[in-house]
Amino acid sequence: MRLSTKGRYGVTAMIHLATYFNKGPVSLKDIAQELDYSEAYMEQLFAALKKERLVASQRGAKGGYSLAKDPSDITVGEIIKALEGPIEFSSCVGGTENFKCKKSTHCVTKEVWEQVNDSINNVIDHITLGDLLKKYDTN
Amino acid sequence: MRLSTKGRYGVTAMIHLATYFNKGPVSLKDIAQELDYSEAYMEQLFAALKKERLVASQRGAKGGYSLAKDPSDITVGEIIKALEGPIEFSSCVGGTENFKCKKSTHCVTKEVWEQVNDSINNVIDHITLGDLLKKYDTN
DNA sequence: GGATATTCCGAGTGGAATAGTAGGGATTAT
DNA sequence: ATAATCCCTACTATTCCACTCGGAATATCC
Repeated sequence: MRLSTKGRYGVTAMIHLATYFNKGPVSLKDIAQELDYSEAYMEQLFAALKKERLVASQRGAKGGYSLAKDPSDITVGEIIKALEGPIEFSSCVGGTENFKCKKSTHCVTKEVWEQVNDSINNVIDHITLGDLLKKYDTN
Repeated sequence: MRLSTKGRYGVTAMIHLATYFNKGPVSLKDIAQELDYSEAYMEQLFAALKKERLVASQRGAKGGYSLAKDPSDITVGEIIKALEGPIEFSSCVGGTENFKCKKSTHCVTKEVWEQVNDSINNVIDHITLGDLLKKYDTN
């Protein structure tokens, strides 16, 4: 039960990008080198981040990626969900799965999973890159 | 990003067992049939639950499993952790991994993961089988 | 004491997901 | 033109998940 590397890499890379906010685009090559990630793999992550309009891209020489918004307007939750899809600690939530609830045991557990999901979302949706930058600067 | 079936099956099965508390052991066969899970797979789960002393076993004919404690003394968190190991939304928590933190970016993210882990644990460690049984009964 | 019901144990397996690679095409600054 | 960069699709190796399988040990019942 853990986040995949996408979420971790993504958040870390976005913090890195945030430190260059309003200083022009940063190339994937630079990001990958700085954080010691695979550049080709990062391409995939940034494609997803761009799709959700969290980053903007500049093609060609001297191009790269930059934050699409102010760091304080981007939450960790948005980044994670862009890369990994919605947070679901367990299923039988949201009604997508056709579960047998004949004994209602399942429905009792459903409440548990919902509480967990809510608490996770409550944390990650309220931490912005701006918050993290502050801590970063004071280190 | 979700719990595996072990956690789900385990919690559901334990609620089922709780409804038979103090009524003698229930065989895996019965549990598996009732909940429509694979019996052989459940064996593995119950081995782990027994190891953590959440259930007690009775071998031989008329044997089976029973809760090792009062339902109100068993939390959902204990069950999940017995089956899936500790909750780690992301790593770089607990210091087991030797991460490069030269830019301190990683350490900023570490706080995020810790907050998420804490919030998950806070939910699942405070819901007992007893709590769930009450809801189950009033349905 | 033999048939039967059960837990216990270790190993194996097929499929899905993860974590990348690889190769080329499109765009832009210089 | 050239070099740097993003863009896109497909491929691959490894790991993890959700089981299955075969048998041994133990207890009950007749």
